[in-house]
Amino acid sequence: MQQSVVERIKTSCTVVNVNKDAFHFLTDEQKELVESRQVTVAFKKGEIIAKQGTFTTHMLVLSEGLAKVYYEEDNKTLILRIAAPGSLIGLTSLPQNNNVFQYTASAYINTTVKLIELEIIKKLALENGRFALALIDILCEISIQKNGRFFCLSHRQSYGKLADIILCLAGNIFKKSDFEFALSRKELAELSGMSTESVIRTLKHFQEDGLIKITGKHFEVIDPEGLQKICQLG
Amino acid sequence: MQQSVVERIKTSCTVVNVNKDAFHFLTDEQKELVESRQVTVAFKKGEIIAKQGTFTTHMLVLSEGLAKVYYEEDNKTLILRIAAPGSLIGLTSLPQNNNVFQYTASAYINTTVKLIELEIIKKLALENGRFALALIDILCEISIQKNGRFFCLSHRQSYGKLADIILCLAGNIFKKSDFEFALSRKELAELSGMSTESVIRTLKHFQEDGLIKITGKHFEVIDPEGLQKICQLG
DNA sequence: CGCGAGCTTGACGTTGTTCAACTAGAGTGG
DNA sequence: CCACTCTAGTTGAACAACGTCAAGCTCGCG
Repeated sequence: MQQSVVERIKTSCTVVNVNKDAFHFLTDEQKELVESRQVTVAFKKGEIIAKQGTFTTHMLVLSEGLAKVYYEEDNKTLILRIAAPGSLIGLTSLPQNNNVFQYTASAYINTTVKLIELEIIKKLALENGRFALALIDILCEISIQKNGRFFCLSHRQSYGKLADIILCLAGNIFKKSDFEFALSRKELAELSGMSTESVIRTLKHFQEDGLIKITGKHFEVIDPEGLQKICQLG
Repeated sequence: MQQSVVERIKTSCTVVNVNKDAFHFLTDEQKELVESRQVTVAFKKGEIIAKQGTFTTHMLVLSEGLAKVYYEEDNKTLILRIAAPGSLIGLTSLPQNNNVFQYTASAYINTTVKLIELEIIKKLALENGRFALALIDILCEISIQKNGRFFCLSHRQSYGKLADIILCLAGNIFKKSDFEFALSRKELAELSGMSTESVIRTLKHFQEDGLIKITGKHFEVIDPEGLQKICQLG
């Protein structure tokens, strides 16, 4: 299948992690163990799925929806990534000594997650080397993506940051150059690490330059290459 | 042993990763395999140990010295962490599809590293679940620390960032409140994501407020609690 | 003694945040 | 069906934080 332009453009600031399916490496018996013990929970838009600092015995797999994964400190928040279907949340609570959520996750839209006991994950990783390696792969992937996002937020200025986020949303999350926009300006601001007002001004500027088009809740990327150029410059 | 004040203070921006020793979980036979195949290389101050983007078949274990691990893009750099003895460098190159260094590492001071084939690591992770889990632990640890550093650099302002870095150097790297300072102002600036001039001005300010004392190359943290208060505020 | 790298200082400009006011649209209740 | 309110979005002006630039300084070393 032909990929669209927005899907081919590489954004450094990518915010969603395309997790490979680690469970694929389990034997039928092991899969059954996971399935027999897992619980599915549905969350409404805005609800908190996992709260940083709370004890946990489970890890989450996002099966439907979209969640915001963020770090909190001193009443400020930093969005770490957007979890899309297939994303694991709470893998970092696996080590013995920190069975505490290391970040908060909340639902951007209605989402459902499956809860799997960390002990089971640990047991399976011990038994099944391929599964363990797949988890390692996922962690590496997240780490690499985080470096890119980290770089983007700390070294680019507002135009570049916002352009990058827009490309990422179009390319990695909605996978279309035009889409109904679920996020508020405030959430977009949080995501790109700038103030709401700056986001608005910058979006306006992008529109005047014919890079994007916003009509009500409809969002359209018109010139992805132009946006990418802005990323690299600023 | 009693920990000093600087060692007890928690910095969010911690920049060094205290890796547990994953190799400890190997059987004698497996240890022997690693040791028989590993190569030790010494690097001089300033030399590049691993270059982002180059193909690699090996992972590195830093055995002596101190290295700067950083991400490069568009001629700008972002320091990800400081690797101290015991740190693994290049674990993120383990997944099949990216056998490329994901970041650059260079020696702050003379340092020696051991090279271990990624294939051997992979083989051992497959065979030995405890080893695989230990690698997972390390990756989680790095991830958690990176969140803290990410937050610090993007949400604090200059005083807070620099205060945090100073506490981290004292507490995690030199493990003393006074030490001979190996880094130049420029390197300190890179580390805290600010300009050299701002670092100088801020250091001066800290001195005037009696928080630190700098005499030539000698660096002393006088009021760690004061520095920590600055982190939290700004 | 003189050179150069790293360090320091001051002046200035840019960027982006903050604050305050205003607008538009959606939902609510009389 | 119309005020009424509430939230999200928008705009402008003032301000603060930092980076940049340019110049001068210091110290180690040939």
